[in-house]
Amino acid sequence: MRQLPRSYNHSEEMRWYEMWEREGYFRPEINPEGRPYCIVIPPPNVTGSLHMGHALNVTLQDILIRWKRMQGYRALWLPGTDHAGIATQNVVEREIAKEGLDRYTLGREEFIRRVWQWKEEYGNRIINQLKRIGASCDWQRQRFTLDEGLSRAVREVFVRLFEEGLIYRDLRLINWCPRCHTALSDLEVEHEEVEGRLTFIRYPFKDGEGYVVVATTRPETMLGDVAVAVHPEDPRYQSIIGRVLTLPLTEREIPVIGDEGVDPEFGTGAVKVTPAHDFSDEAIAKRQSPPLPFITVIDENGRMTEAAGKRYAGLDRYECRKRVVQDLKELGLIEKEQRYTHSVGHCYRCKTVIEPLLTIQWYLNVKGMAKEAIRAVRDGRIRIIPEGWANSFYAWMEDIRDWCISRQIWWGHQIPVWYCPYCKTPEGVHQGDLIHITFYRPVEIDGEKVQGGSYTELRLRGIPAAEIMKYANRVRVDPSVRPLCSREDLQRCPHCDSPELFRDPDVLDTWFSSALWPFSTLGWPEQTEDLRTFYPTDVLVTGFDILFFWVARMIMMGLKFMKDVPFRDVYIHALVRDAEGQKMSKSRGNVIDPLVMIDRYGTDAFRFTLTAFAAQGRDIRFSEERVEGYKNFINKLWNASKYILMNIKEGEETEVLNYRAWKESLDLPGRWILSRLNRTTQKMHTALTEYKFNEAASAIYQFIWHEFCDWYIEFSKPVIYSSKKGPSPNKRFSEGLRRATQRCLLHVLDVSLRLLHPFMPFVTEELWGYLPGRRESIMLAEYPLFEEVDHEAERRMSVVMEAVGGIRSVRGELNISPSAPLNAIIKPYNSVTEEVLRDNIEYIKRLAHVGDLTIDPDAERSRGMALEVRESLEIYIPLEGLLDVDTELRRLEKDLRKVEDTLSFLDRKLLNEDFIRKAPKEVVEKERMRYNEFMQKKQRLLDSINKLEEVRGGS
RNA sequence: GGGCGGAUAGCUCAGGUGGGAGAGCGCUGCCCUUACAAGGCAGAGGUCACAGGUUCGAGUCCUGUUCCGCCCA
Repeated sequence: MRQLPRSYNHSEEMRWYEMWEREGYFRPEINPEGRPYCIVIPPPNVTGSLHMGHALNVTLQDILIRWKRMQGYRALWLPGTDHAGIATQNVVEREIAKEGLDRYTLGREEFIRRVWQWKEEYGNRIINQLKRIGASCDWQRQRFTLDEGLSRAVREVFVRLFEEGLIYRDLRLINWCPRCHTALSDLEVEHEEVEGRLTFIRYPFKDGEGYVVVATTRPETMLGDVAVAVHPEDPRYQSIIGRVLTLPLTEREIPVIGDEGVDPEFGTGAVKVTPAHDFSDEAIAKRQSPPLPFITVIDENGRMTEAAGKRYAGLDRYECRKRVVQDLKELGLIEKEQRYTHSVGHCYRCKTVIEPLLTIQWYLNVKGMAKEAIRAVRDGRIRIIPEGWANSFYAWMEDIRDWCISRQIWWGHQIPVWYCPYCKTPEGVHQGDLIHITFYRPVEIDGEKVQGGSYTELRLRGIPAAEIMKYANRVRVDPSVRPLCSREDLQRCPHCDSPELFRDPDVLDTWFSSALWPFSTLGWPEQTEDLRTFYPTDVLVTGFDILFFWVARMIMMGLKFMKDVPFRDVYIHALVRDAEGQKMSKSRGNVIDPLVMIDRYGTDAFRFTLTAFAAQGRDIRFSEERVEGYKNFINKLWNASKYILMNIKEGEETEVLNYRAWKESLDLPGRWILSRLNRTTQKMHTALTEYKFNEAASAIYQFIWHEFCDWYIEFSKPVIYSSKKGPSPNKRFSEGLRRATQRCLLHVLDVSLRLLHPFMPFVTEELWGYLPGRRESIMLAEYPLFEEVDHEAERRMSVVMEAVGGIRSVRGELNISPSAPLNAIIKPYNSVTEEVLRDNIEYIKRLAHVGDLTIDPDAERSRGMALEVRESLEIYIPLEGLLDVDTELRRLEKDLRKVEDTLSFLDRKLLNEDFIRKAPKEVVEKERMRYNEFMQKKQRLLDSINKLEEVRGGS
């Protein structure tokens, strides 16, 4: 028979992976007749590298897909990456900065070429890392959010939404990242508690004495103040509404206004109003009639504008804050400053504090789609697991705001909208006059430096259209300019036939393309075979952090464009934290690299650890010790396999494994392990169906180690070795039983490996290859099915285990070495127990290391015997001079105390008339029986203790 | 401020629909018994955060409190 190497070598895992991929096992075509089952991967960021979150996410999906594939489904796990607009652009900009370049010097086209180049070179890193985890994705179907097909899908969706009027442009306050130079959606802003300062500033009245004190965390924005607002019912301030203040540091006169939105509790109850730099102030400004003006004092770089006044223009906003406070102090206008903790928005990519800015952006009206999405979840077409998350989903969807989809970067899907500078607006204005461009650096024309200007102006100065595009940094297209949206790139204006069009420079939010992922990756807008077969997909596995970013948007887009949900189930898994429960982050320095874990312990052990930790609704505290523990489990499995394989006799390995035939020849332990195996199969099935990954993992672990290895393999040894030459060959076991047992061992190993394969793909594949018979790959083997539980075998086996356990317990507690010879007498309490004991006497002797074993229902304990009382039997062990009376007494008294505790508990219960009257009959009956059993046990223990005490007293 | 989750053995965590609590690691003792010392056998260890309530009976259901974490504003 083939000999297994001494131990499992996990460094060869990838050999199996390459074989699987080469043979096409990851493709759904491997099961052409099966029902479709499909998962689309949450596309990792191309710039990304594998972290714990990916590792968990991918492991769970791989378990599901391998499980379904083994069940015969036409299983497709569709992989890919997303282009991560801002992140990728940042990476490449840093890259070219090393060459002293920036994107403007390269120009848009060249820059994008460089990003593609970067993507070709490094974009596969994360994909290769996914392979190390064992991810059985169909790599031939791999997609990228910016590939040709997905770009077509994005274009189609944009145009259709535009035509329906759901996509529009608007001038309003948005979240702006002064470092990434782009707008961000509400979701891309992370709010964080920050220790700041609340500054109280005096705003003097224009006429007469006195002032109003306002409190602010951002003193620099006062330069853009247009009013001070108070609550209209605030008795402190009612009388001053309508009066005029002189805004310090500027010459501006601003009114005191009343607004319901002001919180009288905050600060002094009077708040400064800066509509151009604060969202709630914007709301106040818009509520006034006429609306208050917007004065932008901070620009796209976070620097103060001309409107902030000469003294401050050009200063960074934080520099300006210091100077403003200093200046006010000198004027005696600072009342006080106090420490103040408040929530500040940060860019989720670069953590820069965001600046609310007044800009024109593209928005998607999502209200209608959100309603549909809510309905889909409410009526169960989509299940969110664990369901607790459904509430968050509803809450967010119910007051969803329109989605800002434009980004002022270059890497992404450029918005398919053109403007004609030569057409006129309905008011008769040349549109070219309404397109305003700022160059990234001055362009020299006839020795004159031009900073920018209107499109018309720039053209008239002789700058070619292509140059304008090339040097454009900021572009502001007035909302009155008519957008021309098209599926095909426009060459000419459809209205005036001008060949010179100006394309909107913005690109779409990356999540816009991710939202189409479940159908765009399957070929939409073409009606492909894959789309027909695999949409809707079956389950989406993801972390809760992108429930809104991504999941919600996929549901909206799926319902809108496919008229059906994108997936039936959403399984939301935990966040992986460090052992102290802290979120892993580079700045904390507590990041555990999955690849390091894999190198150290192997993929299987690592995957199993993540799975065992993945209880629903709970975060994972990762601990390396657990990985080590599961590595030991692999070793255990390996050695058990080694034992089983090395005992196959010459010629037996090719025999057909006819389950029915040998099953009939098995004795009790064999029937028992088959029953336990079936229970495990059933547990695994239930757990996986309910996405209870940790329960599945623990079921197979428990079975393999503590039932198969600890018990059955030990039971098999006397049988397997019975015909071998050895110290004490045991002739009581027949050759027929030996063969049946050997087959049973192989069968249980085979089934266990298959059950375990989705969790530990590599070691199971390797061991599977050693099993007799021709086998291609465990990946293609059938996932085990539940058959039946043998209750009788389980009942009888528990008697045998009681006998073995009882003897071992005496040995252990009296510290008798396992090698010391021992005899035992077992007294069964009834005839069935007696029969079972007699049938299995050889097993008991062997497993309990007993020489002579007597089964005698009339046995009585005599002097020098240790006693052990169990449920169905009691055990006497003659110890001759070995028995230390005091030790034995202590042992029995300990047991007695436990019995008495239980008895007093049961006694109280049974004396309670309410319990007898009201509790179900079965429960009362059960407790009565337990009471009687424990009373007997107590009596036996007492007898023994008394005898022992006599002995002690007499000696 | 609103919402969600957690508090169970020294540590990390399991515990459908109420009937005296389990695992892994760690700890203690005895063992290299021909698969495995990365192991075997036997043990010790818990007021189930706190206070009320419902119930014959609460880790489990209800109310409140404390502490911790997360999401949203």
